[in-house]
Amino acid sequence: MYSSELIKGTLKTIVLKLLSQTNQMYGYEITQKVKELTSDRIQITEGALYPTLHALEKEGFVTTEIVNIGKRVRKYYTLTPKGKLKATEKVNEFAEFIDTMKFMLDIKHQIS
Amino acid sequence: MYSSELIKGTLKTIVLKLLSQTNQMYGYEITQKVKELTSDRIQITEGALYPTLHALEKEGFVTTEIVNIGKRVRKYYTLTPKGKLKATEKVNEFAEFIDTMKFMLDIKHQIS
DNA sequence: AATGATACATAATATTATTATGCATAAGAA
DNA sequence: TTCTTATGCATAATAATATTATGTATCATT
Repeated sequence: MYSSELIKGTLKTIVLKLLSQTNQMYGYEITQKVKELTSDRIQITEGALYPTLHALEKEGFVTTEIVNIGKRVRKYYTLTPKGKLKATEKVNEFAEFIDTMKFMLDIKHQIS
Repeated sequence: MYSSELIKGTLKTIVLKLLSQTNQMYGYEITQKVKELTSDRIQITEGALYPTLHALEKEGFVTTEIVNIGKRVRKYYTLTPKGKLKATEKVNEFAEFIDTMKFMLDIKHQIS
């Protein structure tokens, strides 16, 4: 697990990117996907995720659809066209940020 | 300029790394060095920097020395041995975090 | 004389996360 | 069958960390 402050500010980027890859996801699914993709190194807490999803909806980056699974409820999130643009934007910005930080922190290149 | 939320959580790492490279720096010098190293892409605000420096001192990662330059005052910060370890730790952690994020966000390798 | 740069610092506010709590269904273990 | 864990949503209290604004003061340049 990374010290929590590193993850700060990247949550929106992560969520937007995942949605852009999978078309449609629900909150809990996002937390599990991030756990899986990062081998448990990044854990998204619900208290951070749900407010973020609500904010993305309010900003018009996602639309929601509520689906009943048996007696349980899932809220699916789908990117809007505006949200797709935003996803690309945020990922590109983060990629540049990484390069800047690697330079400043003198982090050497690794094959990846 | 990067959207501010990206920088969040990296300030301590940046400061510790710069101090580990330069032995001794004062606050204003740090802001200028970061501006210079990042070609103005990262701007450290004083309201963020000074509390961080004070925190580092409180935690025993830096010691301070006040130097008079004419009638003006500079407060120089120097890493303690504990601070040097911490600097390495933080940079390594950030490097790993970058790799994890690159994988998750599907950011392709660039020569750097 | 005024402006911008240098140099420190803190207070008010905003943002974003953690932690705790709450509700409810479903599945599996004891 | 009862208890625990997992699934699934959500919000409130709190904490951490940053922005923005303000304050003080010196020094150099226009």
